[in-house]
Amino acid sequence: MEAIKKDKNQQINITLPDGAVREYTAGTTGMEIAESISKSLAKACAMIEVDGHYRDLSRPIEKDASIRLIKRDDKESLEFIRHDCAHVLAEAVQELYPGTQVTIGPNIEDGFFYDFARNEPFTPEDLPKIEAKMKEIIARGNPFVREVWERNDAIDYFRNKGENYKAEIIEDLPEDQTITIYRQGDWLDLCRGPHMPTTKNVGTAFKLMKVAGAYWRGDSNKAMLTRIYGTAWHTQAELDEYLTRLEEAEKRDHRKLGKEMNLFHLQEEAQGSVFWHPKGYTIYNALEQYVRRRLKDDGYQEVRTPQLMHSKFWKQSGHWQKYRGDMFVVPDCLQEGKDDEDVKIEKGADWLALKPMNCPAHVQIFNQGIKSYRDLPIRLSEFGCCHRNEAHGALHGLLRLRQFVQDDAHIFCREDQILSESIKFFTLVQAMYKDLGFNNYKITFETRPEMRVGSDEIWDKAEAALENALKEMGFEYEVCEGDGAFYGPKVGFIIRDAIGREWGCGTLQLDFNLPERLDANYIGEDGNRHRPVMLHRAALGALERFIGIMIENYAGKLPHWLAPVQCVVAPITDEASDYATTIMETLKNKSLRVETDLRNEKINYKIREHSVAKVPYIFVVGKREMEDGTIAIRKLGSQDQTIMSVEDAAAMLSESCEAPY
RNA sequence: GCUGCCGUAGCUCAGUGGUAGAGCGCACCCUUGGUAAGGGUGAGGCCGGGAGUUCAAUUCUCCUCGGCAGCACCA
Repeated sequence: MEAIKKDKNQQINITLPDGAVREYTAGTTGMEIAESISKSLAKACAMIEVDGHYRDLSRPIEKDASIRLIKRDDKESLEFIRHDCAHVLAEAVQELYPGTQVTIGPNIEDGFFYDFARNEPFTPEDLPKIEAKMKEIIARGNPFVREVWERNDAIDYFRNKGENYKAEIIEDLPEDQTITIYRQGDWLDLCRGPHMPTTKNVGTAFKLMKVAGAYWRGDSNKAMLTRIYGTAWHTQAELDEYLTRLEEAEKRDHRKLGKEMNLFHLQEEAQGSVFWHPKGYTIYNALEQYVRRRLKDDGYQEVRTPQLMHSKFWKQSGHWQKYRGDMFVVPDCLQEGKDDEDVKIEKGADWLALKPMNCPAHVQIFNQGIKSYRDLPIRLSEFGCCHRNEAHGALHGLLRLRQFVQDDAHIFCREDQILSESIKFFTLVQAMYKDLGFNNYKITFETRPEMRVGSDEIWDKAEAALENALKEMGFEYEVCEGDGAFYGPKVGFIIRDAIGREWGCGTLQLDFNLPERLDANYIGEDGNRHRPVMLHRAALGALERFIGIMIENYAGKLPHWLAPVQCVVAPITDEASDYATTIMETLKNKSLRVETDLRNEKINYKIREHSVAKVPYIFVVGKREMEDGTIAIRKLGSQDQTIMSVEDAAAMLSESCEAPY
């Protein structure tokens, strides 16, 4: 136990945020300071910041310090509310389910979780019971009491209690680490703290969200624990807002919208591969053609390389050794037999693999003929279909597939061109994201990992060139030390969508490894052979994935140039059907995607249906329009109607549906 | 791949130890209606697959496949 002694003779100076300095006896607690200022402040206080560090209000302050009192209502106390809530959750679980071991319970975005070890996992039905118990514990309002324990005492205590995970955590803590325990009533937990004064401060604006499995220490070879996710907020209003946000996100789910809008489907016979329906494939094509225009104008040459290649090729590239298990491999022989069991594969048959990526094939194209330094940079792009045998549990709609197409390209250049090529690519990505409506993205710079190829000298140069390019662009970026690929440093573009979720999309990766392995070279100015540097790059990543993100970002209301149907011409009575058809033909001749709706339905019905289908424009025509040669235009999301001549309407629609590039 | 939950009509979902229901959609008929659902009639299901318990299984049990959530993975 930490001795708390107040030395009556020693005074300390406490500086408040406004600069005022007050004198207190050494050993005065944060709470006592708050009380000395005002009773109501003390009541509202949740935490104290002492010289820039959060501390429990109950801890004595021994020397001069600058402090700041933090109220429960302050924004920054949310993290304490959540963490305290996790402790309450753990206590509730152990009260209700004796024998359950506690492990860890950190905060995460929008909430917290706690991992438990229990023979029988929790089910969603357990959550209301646990919540009720939590409310009880919060109502008890037991103070959080901090205690400092001897390391071995702590290990013994938890071991004896059967809390083997906690004991293991303490054993793994550095020798000089102070072991602190937080007690709330009869229950206690190992915790670094700090905590708010009592469990009552957690409040009631919390909710347990879901249960799930999670590996101990995030290691799939270790035991699977059961994790309970929860969320907690300052007020019920904030909690409600959060829950509404989740509902909104659910409505935007691209799998749901994809079905509703008849864009694509997935089925079990082709797990992880998309069946694009006509409407969905219209989006896909429009996007691909946009990228194609962009790349062509940026000096890329499009190529197409084989789908199936021999294993020796993948062995040479190094993929076989590293990714054999994740590749789709087929024997290169005629297979005897009709049923699965009968199929005989010729012994010693060669193996072919479906390509998991395009890069080694691009090196083959580069390697044809002799390249001069004057030929560089060479930029080869390919909308190549790649297959990766992703784990079943990883598959997720369009966002994680086994078969996908990236807007992939590889740039072969000299070392002295890395900077300019990087800048060129960054400029392109920036322009493309702007075109596609993503103005909110973050950039990561990932540096050399421990396991890597290439000399430190090359890494120094490569990292410097990439980072310089980022700086020249004026980008703000987050440095992720050691996260780079084994073959070179990486830059990642992570898009933030309309509801704040993040998706890794674009990437630029320097590669010193593959040109070496596949013996790519060019003749330099000096007449000698040199290794080109290879830049792997994608702006959107997998097109399928990007479309999924766009659907969610736009909640299905895609930019007009991508909308599968840009306009529906809907007659009010069948008297106007011919007129509607004529208009459709006129618009189709302008390469617009237009349909008519000649069904025997009321105009209300048609409006509703096409609005729900998120068609950007409905051109309504009745007797009046037919006589005047006009159209009544209704734009998606608006109740108004605008009357225009057919000519003006066609011009308006053309302009509105024009691609950004 | 791991843990948990789920699998009933084209879609969304209800339901029962005695072989099944709703709404939407679809087909046909009536209706020709001016900006977010007009009315009627009808068709449509091996209750994911296999095995077991039972006189009887869509319902209970086990296995398997698939979906979902999370974890792990993501060249």
